[in-house]
Amino acid sequence: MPDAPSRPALDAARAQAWRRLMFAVQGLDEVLERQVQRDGGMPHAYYKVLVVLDAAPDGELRMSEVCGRLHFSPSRLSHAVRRMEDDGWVSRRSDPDDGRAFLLRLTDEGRALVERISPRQVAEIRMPVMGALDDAQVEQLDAIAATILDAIDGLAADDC
Amino acid sequence: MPDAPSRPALDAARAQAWRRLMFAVQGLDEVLERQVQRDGGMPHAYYKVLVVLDAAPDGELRMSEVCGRLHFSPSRLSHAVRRMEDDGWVSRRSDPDDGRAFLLRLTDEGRALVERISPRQVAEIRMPVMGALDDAQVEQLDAIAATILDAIDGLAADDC
DNA sequence: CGCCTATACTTGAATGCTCAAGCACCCGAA
DNA sequence: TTCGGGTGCTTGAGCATTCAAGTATAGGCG
Repeated sequence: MPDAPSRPALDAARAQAWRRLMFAVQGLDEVLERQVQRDGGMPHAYYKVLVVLDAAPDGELRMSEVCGRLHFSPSRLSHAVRRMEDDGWVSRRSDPDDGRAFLLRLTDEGRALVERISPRQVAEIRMPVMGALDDAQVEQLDAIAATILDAIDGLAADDC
Repeated sequence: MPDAPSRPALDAARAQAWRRLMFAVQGLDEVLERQVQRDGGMPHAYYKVLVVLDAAPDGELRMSEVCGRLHFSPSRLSHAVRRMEDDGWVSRRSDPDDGRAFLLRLTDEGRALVERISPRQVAEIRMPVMGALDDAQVEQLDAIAATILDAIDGLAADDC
């Protein structure tokens, strides 16, 4: 090995791309947060819960299942569900097969809310953003994001 | 049936890439948050303030300047600075040229903290992530992120 | 059966962020 | 010069998230 730098460094191209990626990440977060707050009066994180419920085949999911899909802590979801139940977007019943678990389901109002927010999100954010990329870039992005995801959960494994 | 959908939709490739991008974004956030919390005992957002101060040529920046660079609200920064001043990472003096403004500066401890956190972030996150991409992908990512950023602040302009 | 650990979720306190007000200062125009 | 609007920052209240406990059920193993 030629030399072992005491601190590993990124080459210029990678440093540059990382910086831009960070900006893009922050920008996307901001814009999504704002849209959901404006159209739904709730944080983006809450909307994600509604979306996974909407996508569930039986229309019902265990809380722990939702936690897993969204990388939420049980506590976070618990607080969120209390709020969303109060607001009437979600209902909760205890799982007949497991006394510890609860099943979440969208109320009719909840489903209506998703159907109000979702198309706007597509029209105002996803379309403009993804539409700005050409077909080749879309493929590239897909591959890059997949690679990043692999690298990341490699990291998560290292922590333990 | 080839009808004109009343709601604009994304083609499958773009929908797929968007989904993966969202996952990657969330994953990156989580991993950065965890690292800074672990190594610095503070939220990643606070660390960003330290970083921009560290990078400032004179070692000093106006709060409004920091707000601008990080897209922070004045309120958010104000709360953050109070905490970081209490913790001894940052000092604040009023701008001699403008009685309304304050100048922020890293304390020696603050600088030391950045120098403790930063190389770990490179070693544990940026290197593994960016290193997983080949040179072509790095260029592609840079271009894609730039395009996304353009699309996003096109959106911000629309809002007003 | 009776324990023992693991799993599913809840709760309350502490922290960070947002939002709406408010204060202090700058600056241009009358 | 003083008035008025704009800028820079602070404050306090309310919401979201985290963290550390705590409760309750499930499921295995003696």
